[in-house]
Amino acid sequence: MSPTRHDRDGVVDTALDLLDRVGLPDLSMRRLATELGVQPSALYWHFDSKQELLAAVADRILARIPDTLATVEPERALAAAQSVRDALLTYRDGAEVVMSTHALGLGSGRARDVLVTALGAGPDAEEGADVLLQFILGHTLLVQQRLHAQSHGAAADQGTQDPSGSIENTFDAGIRTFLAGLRSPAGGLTQ
Amino acid sequence: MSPTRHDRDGVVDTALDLLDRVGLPDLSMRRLATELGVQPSALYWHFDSKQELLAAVADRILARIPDTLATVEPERALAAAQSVRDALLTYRDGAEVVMSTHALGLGSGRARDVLVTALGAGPDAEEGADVLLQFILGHTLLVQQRLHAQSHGAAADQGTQDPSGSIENTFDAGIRTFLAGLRSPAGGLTQ
DNA sequence: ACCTGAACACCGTTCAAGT
DNA sequence: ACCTGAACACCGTTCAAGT
Repeated sequence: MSPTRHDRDGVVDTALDLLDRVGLPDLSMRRLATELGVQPSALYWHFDSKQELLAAVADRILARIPDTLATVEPERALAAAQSVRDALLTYRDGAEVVMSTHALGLGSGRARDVLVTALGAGPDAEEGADVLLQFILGHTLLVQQRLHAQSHGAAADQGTQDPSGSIENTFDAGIRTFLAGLRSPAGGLTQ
Repeated sequence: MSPTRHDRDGVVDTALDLLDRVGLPDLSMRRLATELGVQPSALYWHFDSKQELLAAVADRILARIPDTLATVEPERALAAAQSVRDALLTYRDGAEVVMSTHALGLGSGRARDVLVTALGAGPDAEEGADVLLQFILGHTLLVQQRLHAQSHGAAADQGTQDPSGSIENTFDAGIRTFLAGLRSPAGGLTQ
């Protein structure tokens, strides 16, 4: 009757669950180890570093993006952007985990791939996907950090311009405006 | 002959300098204290928390944005976006410091103010500034974390799609495309 | 007004050794 | 194949006390 033993996937399962319950700042290797009933050093048999663990977590978050979008243009690009954002919003601090993983060139790159596909085969697709992803990550990061601030007793709440979570409403408008610019005569990325 | 004594501004001076030399992950209260020739606890006479210190650092970074832009539309909005990005790029990890400060509703909000002004007095100005700021922060965060990865011996460099720093090139194109969408018949934020 | 000294409750990571 | 035990070099923050 050996005590708790785990594989990579099992560790990531628990990491995702812990992330959602306590947030990224409290997702430490030591706390994760405690959650698994194991010594902290045991985690380094499964992963070379915390960063590598977080990359695996990021991939799981992005795995929630559906890979086929039934919609046709021009709504397909918006639907793709929304599906990426929705995946990030599914777990607490999901945007931050995915952003740092993406920046380091780790992880699957699934978010970008879905956006490239949704934008079609045009020459602007790659660059357009990069721009969209930068906006999606920036937007969602702000939304999720705002959530984190509200729960920890928001100090100076006057800086937050308008009532209710109206930042969320800027998402569709932002994506739509960018897409309109892509198609406008004065617009396009490679002019 | 009393040993080193400081005021708030002097501490922020050193914090900015240290940030630029070692990056945000290594900007600890303890290291900053050592740099100042002082005990860590001394910093808590000047600031209630590390977060408050970082808010003061963020304000100094944003103070580099010129408050009057001589340019007229339609180039004024682009110039404003560039001036915000340039301020963030002036210090290592500037985008991350400003993003977390902005998300918590701390700091001056100067970046957003400049963008609102540059977009004119229209009803879309506030919402447009929010969208622009989300893109600018997302873009610059990615650029700066990429820089940080390169210096620390980039592990999996295949994930980084194209050679040279071509992400930087997406900035102007992204801003221009969004602005074109704002003015296009199919575009505008409040449709 | 500004700082020290000591403590509390934490971090990520390494490495020999165990089963 | 997977984990323990112990150590190393760190964190942010508090609080009584000093000058």
